[in-house]
Amino acid sequence: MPELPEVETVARLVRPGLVGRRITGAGVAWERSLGGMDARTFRRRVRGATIERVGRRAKWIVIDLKEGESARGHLLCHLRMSGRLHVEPTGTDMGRHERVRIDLDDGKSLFFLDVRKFGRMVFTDDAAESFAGLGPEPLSDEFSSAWFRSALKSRKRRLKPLLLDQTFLAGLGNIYVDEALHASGLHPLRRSDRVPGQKADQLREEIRSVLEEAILREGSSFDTFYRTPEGQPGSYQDQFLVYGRDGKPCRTCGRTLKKIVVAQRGTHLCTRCQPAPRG
DNA sequence: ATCCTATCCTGGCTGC
DNA sequence: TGCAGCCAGGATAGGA
Repeated sequence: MPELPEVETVARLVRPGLVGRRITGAGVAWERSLGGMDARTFRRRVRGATIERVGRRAKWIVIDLKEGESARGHLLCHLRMSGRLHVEPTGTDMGRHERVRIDLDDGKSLFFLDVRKFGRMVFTDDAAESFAGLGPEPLSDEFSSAWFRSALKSRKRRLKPLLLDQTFLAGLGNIYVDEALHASGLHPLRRSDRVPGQKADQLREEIRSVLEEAILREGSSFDTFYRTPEGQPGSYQDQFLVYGRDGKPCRTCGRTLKKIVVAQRGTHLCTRCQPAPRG
């Protein structure tokens, strides 16, 4: 499912086709994808704007709009589980999962496709307000050793749900949390305040290296959902140590990997490399 | 403060 | 072959 590396990949690949283009119109096939705004208002707000920048914040793709020299709001796109972005010639039949279409002045359109309809393409005037509750970016300087040590200490939550919490740290999802916890030898049920400082440092480093490596490999694809805007699968799934490998041998110690449920999420681990907390 | 459950959705899978 | 039922998954709301 799209997490930080997949979203970063999508942002990078759609960027060249979007930056500098003027929006000539928009089509809305599924209004709830707009996150509460009606289709008429949405079209009015984006039409005529020029795309100034395409970036990412957490799992959001951020498209900054301007008109002349003044800001003209932002398009925020969240792929959730099954969302995709494609830039194709206007008029291309993208099938029945097309939800929102943004028409550009070069004869192409940005298509937002989403099988499960959980994703969003939202217009906002104030991006800062929209992102106010998010935790730090794991690949930024803000995610420092000192910050992470003290942030873990100040909570009494189990590691897995804490790392999935976007208000704590923004961008991780089920896959990369399982991978990072395994790589650092930490059980998903360990309480955050009981993780020693050195172990916290190790977890921080593994979170970063897992994400960086996944970005290099354009994310992970193991079902039909995640594809790059060019229609290609990522390749980080070949590097998985635990995710989706339950029943197979641990690549480190050989023990059969397990799958348990933590915080209503399928959770993959090695019970030898990641010893269970007491109690 | 933290946890748990339901909700949003569809397609793919299982079992009969 | 058809069909019912279940499941995954990110985020959030509301209740315990």
